[in-house]
Amino acid sequence: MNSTIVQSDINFSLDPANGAPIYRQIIQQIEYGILSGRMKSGDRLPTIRSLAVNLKINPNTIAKAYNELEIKGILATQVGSGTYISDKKPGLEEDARLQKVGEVLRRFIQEMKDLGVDTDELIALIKSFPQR
Amino acid sequence: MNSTIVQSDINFSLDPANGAPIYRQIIQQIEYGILSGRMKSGDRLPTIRSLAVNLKINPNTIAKAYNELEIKGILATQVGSGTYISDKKPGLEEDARLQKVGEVLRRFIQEMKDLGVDTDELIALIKSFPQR
Amino acid sequence: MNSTIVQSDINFSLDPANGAPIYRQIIQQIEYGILSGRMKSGDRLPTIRSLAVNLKINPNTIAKAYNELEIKGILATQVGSGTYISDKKPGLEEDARLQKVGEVLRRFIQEMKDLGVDTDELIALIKSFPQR
Amino acid sequence: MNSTIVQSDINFSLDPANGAPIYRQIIQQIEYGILSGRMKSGDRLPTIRSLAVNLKINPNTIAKAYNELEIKGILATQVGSGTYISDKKPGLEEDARLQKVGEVLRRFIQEMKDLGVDTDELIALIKSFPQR
DNA sequence: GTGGTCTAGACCACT
DNA sequence: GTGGTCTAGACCACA
Repeated sequence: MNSTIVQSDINFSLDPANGAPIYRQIIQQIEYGILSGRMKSGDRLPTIRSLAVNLKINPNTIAKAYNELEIKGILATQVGSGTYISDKKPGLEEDARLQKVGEVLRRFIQEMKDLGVDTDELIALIKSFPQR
Repeated sequence: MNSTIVQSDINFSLDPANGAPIYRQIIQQIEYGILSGRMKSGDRLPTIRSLAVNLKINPNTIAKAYNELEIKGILATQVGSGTYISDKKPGLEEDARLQKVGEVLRRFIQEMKDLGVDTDELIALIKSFPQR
Repeated sequence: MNSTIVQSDINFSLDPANGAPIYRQIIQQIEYGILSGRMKSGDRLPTIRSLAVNLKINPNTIAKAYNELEIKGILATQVGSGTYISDKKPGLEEDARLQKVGEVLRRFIQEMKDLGVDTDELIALIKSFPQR
Repeated sequence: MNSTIVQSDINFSLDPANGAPIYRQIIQQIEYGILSGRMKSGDRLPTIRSLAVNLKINPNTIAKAYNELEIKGILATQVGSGTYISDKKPGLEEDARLQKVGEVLRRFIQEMKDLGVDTDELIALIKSFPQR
C-alpha cells in the first residue's frame, strides 16, 4: 500500500551537442524545474535506473547528478524509497531565481553583441520568434 | 623591397576564470575578430612563438588553436612564413552568422522558459537592461 | 545490462617509410575505412590509449588524429565513454567524393600535360595498364 | 653585344593548396619542362630575383630549388651570367620520362581505385574532361 | 626566422 | 576506465 506520491513530471532531454557534460545538464534541468515551480518539495524523482534506461546513459552519471544536488541540500534520498525534492531548497528561492535570470540574460546580451546584434534588433527577433 | 604585410592588430586576452580552455578562448577571439571586421582576409596573425611569449603560455597551445582554425578553413598556414586569415572563411559568412544568431536565440529562449520566464517578460527585461 | 557496441574492426598499420606523418596515416585509414563501408556510423573506435600501445606511439599522436576528424564532424567523442563514428559524415558523402574525384583528375591531367602526354595518349596508356 | 639566348618560356605556377612545398613545385616544373621537351639544353632560366618578384615569394626559396637541381647536374650556374640548363641532364632522358609517366599513372590509378572509380569509368571521365 | 611533428608526462573532468 | 588540456622540450622542413 502506497501513499500517493507525486512523480515529478519533468521531461529530461539531453543535447549531446550542447557541450555541457551530461550530468550537468541533468542538474540544470532539476534546478530549473524547481525554480520555475514545475517541481515542488516532496516530489519524487525518477529512479536512477529508470532514468538511465530512458535517457540511454550510464546510471553512474545520473547518480552523480543526484548526489551533487543532495550535497547542496536540494534533494534528499531515502534508501529503499527513492529520491525526493527537499523541503528546504537552499539557493533556489525566488531571489535566486531572479539572480539566475539576470545572469543568463547578461551572458546572452553580451554574446549577441559580440555577434553584432544590438538590443533593438534583439527585441525584434524575440518578438518574431515562433511561439510553439 | 618590402612586401606590405598587415599584421593583425588583435589584442588577445586570456581569462583564467573563464572556464573555457585557453586554446578555445584564442579561437573565439580570432573568429569574433573576423566577424566584427577587425581582421580581414590576408592579415597575418602573430607568430606562434611571439604570442606564446606574450600570453605566457606554451607554444603548443597556440598551435592547437591555429591548427583547429586551419582545419576549418578559416586560417591558412605557410610553414616558414606565418599564419594568415584565409580568403574563404567558411562558417564565418553572413549566412552562417545569422544561423548562429538563431541558434543562440533559440537556446536562450528555451532556457528562459525553463526558468519560468515567458516571452513578454523577456522583452520587458531586455528593454530594461542597463545599456552600457 | 549490455549495450551492444560494435567495436570497429579496423586494422591500423603504420608505414614509417610513407613520408606522411603518423597522425595523418591514421586519419586516412579511418576515412577510407568509412568510405569503403568497413566502418559504419555509431561504430566505436579503439581507445586512444589502447591504440597507442598497439602502434607503439604516443597517445597524443592518436588524439591529434581523432581530434582533427572530430573537428571535421566525422567522429564524435564522449569523454569517459569513447570515440565514435558520427552519424553525419561531412566530406565523406557522395557529393564530396565526386568533387574529390574531379580534383584528383584535374591535377593528374595537368601533370601529364606537363610531362608531354596528351589526352589521347593518356587513354591508350590507361587501357593498356596491367589490371591486377 | 650579346649572343642570342633562349630564355626559357616556362610558365611557373604555384598552387598554395597543393600541399607540396614551394621549392619542390618549382623543381618539378623545371624537370617536367625538360622531360617534355619544352626546355632544352642551354636554355637560360629566369633570374632568381625576377622569378621571386613574379611569383611573389622569397628569393631564398628559388635559390634552394635552383641549387638542388644544380647538385643533381641538371642546371649549371655561371656567375654573372645566369642559370642554364645543363648539356647532360642525368636522369632526365627519354627513358626517365617514360618511367616517370608510368609512376604518376600508377599512383593515379591507385588513388582513383581507393576513391571507388574503376578503369572504365576513368576512361570515360578523361574523355569527357573539358579540353582547354 | 616560420610552423609541424612527436614524445613524455602531469593533471583534470566525465562515464 | 574514457578523452581533454597543458606544459616542456626535441627535432625537422621550409622561407
